[in-house]
Amino acid sequence: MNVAQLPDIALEDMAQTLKVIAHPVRLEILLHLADSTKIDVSTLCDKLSCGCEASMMSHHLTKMKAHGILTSVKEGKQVYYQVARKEVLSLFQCMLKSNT
Amino acid sequence: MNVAQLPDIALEDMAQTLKVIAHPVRLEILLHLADSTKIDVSTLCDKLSCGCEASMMSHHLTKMKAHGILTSVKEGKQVYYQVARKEVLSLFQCMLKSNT
DNA sequence: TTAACAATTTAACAAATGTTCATATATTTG
DNA sequence: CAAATATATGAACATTTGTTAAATTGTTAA
Repeated sequence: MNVAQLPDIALEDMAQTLKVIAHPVRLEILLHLADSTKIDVSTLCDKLSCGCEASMMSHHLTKMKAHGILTSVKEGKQVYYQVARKEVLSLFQCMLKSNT
Repeated sequence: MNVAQLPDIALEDMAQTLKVIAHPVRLEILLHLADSTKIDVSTLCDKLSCGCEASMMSHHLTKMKAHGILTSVKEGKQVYYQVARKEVLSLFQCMLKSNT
């Protein structure tokens, strides 16, 4: 790997993105969103093993949306979230390798 | 990409690692360490564009060392740092793709 | 060997950010 | 409209960040 020759990266932006993702609950959210094209807040609460309250789930989702990682669509009572930057999911592959 | 079929990942660990890396100065440190096999604190301060004081640099290096991302060797007056988990460097490739 | 210097680390603190729990604001349905 | 449900917001608490100053460790030379 020759990281030296990578073009200029906006380190600030990269750090910001990583920071937003660097939380166990938010990682789990991303993992679930990787499959289902979209999912609403309550369903996420039920499906995730983190035992997250809806209020906290909303916080996490809002944060990721604010950073352009997720988008949301309102349909009836629910707000459905989905991954906007699919590429960030490749981080799981990366990290998987680096943890073995 | 089928993230769903990834084996169980320790999300806590992954989040922890990402969190430690998710800082512009620490990213720049990793980029520099990617090339040079080892480098000492003062030299890092000189070479990085972040204008970091030695004390702050030491903080960042210590933090990454504490999480096993770096190792250090003392030689005379200087302490040389190098990357212990080379795989984390692949994050740059990942993020590069996701930022274009 | 001790004094003076140089490189790095630690300590102490204020400011900024992040996390979490409790509460409030919609929105839908009867 | 009122009750029930879904989501968002607010505010307390915890963590992180960056600064300055002091302490530690190693080197050199009188």
